[in-house]
Amino acid sequence: MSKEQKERVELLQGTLDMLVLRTLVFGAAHGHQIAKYIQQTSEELLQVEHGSLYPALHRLEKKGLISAKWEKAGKELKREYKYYRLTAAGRKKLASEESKWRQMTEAIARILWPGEAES
Amino acid sequence: MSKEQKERVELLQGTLDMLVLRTLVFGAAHGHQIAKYIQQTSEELLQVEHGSLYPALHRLEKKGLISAKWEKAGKELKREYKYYRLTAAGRKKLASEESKWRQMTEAIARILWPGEAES
DNA sequence: CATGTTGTGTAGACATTCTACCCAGAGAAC
DNA sequence: GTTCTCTGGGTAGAATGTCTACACAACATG
Repeated sequence: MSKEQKERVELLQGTLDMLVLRTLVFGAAHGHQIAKYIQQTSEELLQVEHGSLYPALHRLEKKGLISAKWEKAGKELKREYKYYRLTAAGRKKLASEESKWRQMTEAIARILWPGEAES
Repeated sequence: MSKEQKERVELLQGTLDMLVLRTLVFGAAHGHQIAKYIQQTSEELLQVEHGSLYPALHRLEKKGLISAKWEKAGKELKREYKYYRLTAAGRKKLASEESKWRQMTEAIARILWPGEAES
């Protein structure tokens, strides 16, 4: 009982952009790589659907937070992938999103678990 | 620099129901009391708008997670307020939401701050 | 009795995620 | 050299839940 089962969980609205930006801190990546990274790093808890990912990437690009470029890659440069990179604005945005996230989750934690001391 | 300003923040979608349920653990309350409690406990970071709160309460009631009853209260029982209470199902739901929230935020934390050890 | 405050409510805009499709390129199978 | 599968990128439309902006009734105060 009380299995604490690790099922997939729907993404909280607004978190995807932040996760994408964070993933790109390590360098350029294309869509599939970003999705895979998020899934693996979250230990398969967070699933990033195509239907959420690509609109998010286009959103972020339009806002100037990331830049996109088709580039050949793979062995012998056989195929083109759309690589995304953080812009300076994206880096700034990420920092503020992270800070907001921290505040937000701490505020919610105060409500959920009023007794617990902050670490 | 890096002001860490405490501005109001929009609620993350899906969190309001959980916060309402948690508030009712202390006993019955009406809408305004719930909103006030959340705002105060979050140190004014989380604002609960009427337009979000009442639909949320109706949602929760329809799902059988809370029950509603108009009751007279105040000095000399002058006025009726709509008091909400947790149901057994609501308590169960709250527990599972809390556990899901913990998993979720830990998963996101792993992505945002990969280096940090879990406390 | 006019006005302000409190408490409850709805309507419609908006943002973001989801499911469910579609398509193109590359490699393997046949 | 077609066909099949896998990978990578994409869109359309539904669902969800928040927001802003109204509306209104009960009560208190002047």
